[in-house]
Amino acid sequence: MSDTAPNDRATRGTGKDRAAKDGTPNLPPTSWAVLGLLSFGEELSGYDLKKWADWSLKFFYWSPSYSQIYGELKRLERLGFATSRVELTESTRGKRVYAITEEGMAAVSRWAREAPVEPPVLKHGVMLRTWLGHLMEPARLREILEQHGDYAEKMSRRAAGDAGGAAEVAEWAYPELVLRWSQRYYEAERELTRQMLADLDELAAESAKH
Amino acid sequence: MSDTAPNDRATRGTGKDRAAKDGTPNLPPTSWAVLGLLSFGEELSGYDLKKWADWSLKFFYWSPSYSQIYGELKRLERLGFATSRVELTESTRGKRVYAITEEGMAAVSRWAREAPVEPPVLKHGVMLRTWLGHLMEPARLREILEQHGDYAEKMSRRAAGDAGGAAEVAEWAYPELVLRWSQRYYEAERELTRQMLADLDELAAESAKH
DNA sequence: CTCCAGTATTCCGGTTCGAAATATTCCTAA
DNA sequence: TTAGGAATATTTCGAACCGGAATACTGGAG
Repeated sequence: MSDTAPNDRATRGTGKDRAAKDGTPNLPPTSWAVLGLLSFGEELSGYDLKKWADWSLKFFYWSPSYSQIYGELKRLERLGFATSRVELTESTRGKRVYAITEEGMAAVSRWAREAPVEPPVLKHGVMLRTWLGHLMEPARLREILEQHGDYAEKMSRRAAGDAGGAAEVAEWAYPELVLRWSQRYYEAERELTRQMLADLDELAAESAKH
Repeated sequence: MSDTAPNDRATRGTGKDRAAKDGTPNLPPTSWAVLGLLSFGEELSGYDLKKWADWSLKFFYWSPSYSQIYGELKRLERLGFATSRVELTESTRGKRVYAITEEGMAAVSRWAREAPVEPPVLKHGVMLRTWLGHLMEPARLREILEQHGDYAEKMSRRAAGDAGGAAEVAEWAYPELVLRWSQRYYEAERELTRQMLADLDELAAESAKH
């Protein structure tokens, strides 16, 4: 334990994206996500990437800000994982489009295969507020949970819709799978919320009984 | 739309934790979480708070870093939402313990009741890698998912255990409810993972059929 | 008596986020 | 027909977030 921890610093890029022994630098997951987006082979601008992410990654990963995307693209290019050129279609102002390189492809692949399996990050504001239930009237808490349930239902339906869209393209078999997973995930979230409301009823009945 | 957005800046503390009309400043959720921890009435040090959070908030919200906790405590004190004193138990070096004030209590309560209901944040690295399934061998993806399933199972069991602990204290009725929710959440996560493995099988069968 | 684990807090640098600022083109409805 | 809004495209900024190292003291085990 104490022989692996101390020099951990050396593998995490304190300075400039240090590469590990196998040549894959230790980038934050966000970088891999952007590179992953590019790994489907199309040339995309930062703007495109953002929409693309909002369309599919949003359900289970994140909805990146432009600042992040553009920043990552610059880093990926610096590392040789992507190349860019300015595209000047007739009349429209130029935009910079990025494409993944072979090294980039090798690096994401290695990351996908070899990165340690990490627990998902969940920040559930609604549950935090439920946890603080003693600070509000039960009726208000109920409202909040109902609103959350509606949200979950909406997301489930959207994921289902987007999964349908992905089904049309053979290359999107895995994205489709994950969108179906997302659909079920939000369905489960809804069910969990219902269950919480039921538990709340029970708690109220309990304390009414004195 | 254009009459509410522009001065949005004024309500988000660009500078120094500006208070809204009702006197509740617009703090990041992290602050409310720390104040929420204190709202159960005990005097706690930053160190205590960290352990407390790791014990219960971890499952559905977050596991804060010390730097965050200590920083938030200072801010809360500055805002008058908490007070602190140095406790000098015999022989042991002093530690600073914090207690919530009445204004603090009023502020968290208002936040819990009135803050807009926001969607949970999920960053699911395993699903991101599944989404990139075309970059690795199906067998490897399967391994990753199985490992994740084990993690979900472990978390479910832990949440169940902690919920049992919370059941012994009457004041922890809501935390207990949320821990039960967590238990089911991780159970669902496990089931979702199983389902994903099944879908993967199907996909393999499909493409084998050519 | 030394070393290790636990308590307690601070410091640092990189990551992440959200929204504003900027600028250009395209569409559309008064 | 022209003002204006929507979409495209990118940059900038400040704050929030995160993890780990650094520091320092104390108590117990061998």
